[in-house]
Amino acid sequence: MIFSSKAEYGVRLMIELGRQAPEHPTSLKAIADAEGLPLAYLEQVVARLRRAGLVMSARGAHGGYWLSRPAGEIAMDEVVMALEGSIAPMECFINEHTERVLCSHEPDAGRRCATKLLWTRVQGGIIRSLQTTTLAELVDFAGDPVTGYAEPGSAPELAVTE
Amino acid sequence: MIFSSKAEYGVRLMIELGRQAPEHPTSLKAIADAEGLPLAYLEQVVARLRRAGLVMSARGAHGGYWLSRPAGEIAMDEVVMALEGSIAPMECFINEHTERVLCSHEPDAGRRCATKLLWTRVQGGIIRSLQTTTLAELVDFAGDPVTGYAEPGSAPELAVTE
DNA sequence: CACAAATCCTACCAGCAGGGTCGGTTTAGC
DNA sequence: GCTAAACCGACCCTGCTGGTAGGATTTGTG
Repeated sequence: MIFSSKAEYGVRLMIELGRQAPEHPTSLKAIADAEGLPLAYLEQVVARLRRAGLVMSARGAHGGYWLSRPAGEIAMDEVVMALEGSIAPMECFINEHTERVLCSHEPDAGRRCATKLLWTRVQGGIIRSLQTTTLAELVDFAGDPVTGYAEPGSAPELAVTE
Repeated sequence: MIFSSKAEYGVRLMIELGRQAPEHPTSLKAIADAEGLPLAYLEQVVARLRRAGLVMSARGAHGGYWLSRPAGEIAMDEVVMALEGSIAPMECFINEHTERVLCSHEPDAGRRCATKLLWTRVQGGIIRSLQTTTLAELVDFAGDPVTGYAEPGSAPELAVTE
């Protein structure tokens, strides 16, 4: 699995916030109920988004969360990065100096690390996909309850089997 | 982390095999020594590659493994797919009917699943990166022990920070 | 034939990250 | 003061990752 449930929950949460008017705080409870997610766990998820500056919050009664920017200005790589911490295809992309044998880059034999080339390309592919998708797109896609047909041009890329 | 160590080890193994003349079997022990990887674990890894038809094997003394096709005809998505089983950004891409709350696609509210759109794009980005890289490229990149400079044009895409 | 080098196969295991839960504290509106 | 919310930190359970162990089988060589 590439992304953990934090990413899934966090993106859903962002979409819910994107559906609301800005500055109108939405409580976590409302989101948890709407999406059927555990409230206590969502707290941890939303904390990451807040620390990353993607959402803002108000405490106390009638408090809640809202997007700190319009959904159209939020690229999904920011969101996923905040939720997952990093987008790393392989361990050595995070811990340069793990004790694991796993990644003996710059090895004694003097050969260049070919797997790093591969994983770097993969990372590029992922980040590009995320960067070119905005939260607003996802909000539009989820859209209003389905009426039977999609708005034209709203789903340019949905070939699952690629 | 996106890929497990099986992918790292398996790709390294394939590169080692790509460096050898075809039909000349290479023993796992030689590869394990060359890469500094545990032999017993490599057995499990290479078994996946064999079952996928990417390598062939000969038992007995002077047995070993070799590529079943020229390295130039092996795209890396095949290799990674064989090693990892699948390339799935999110759990629901594998177990359509897991009991987890995680993925309530086609939900009661009738809204379309926007996260699935996002993960599908990501999956596409990954698979495209892998498909457009052949094993031969990686073998060339690892190349002979570094002499100080790369062959021109051999590393078209190495921007780690992207 | 005996032996050694190799693939092949199955079972087992320890650690740890993922996916939560729980209880409590603080803040703010009514 | 009560209640609804955000906030915080500790804890916990389960399954998967990354191996290890031990053998069985095959095959070239002396």
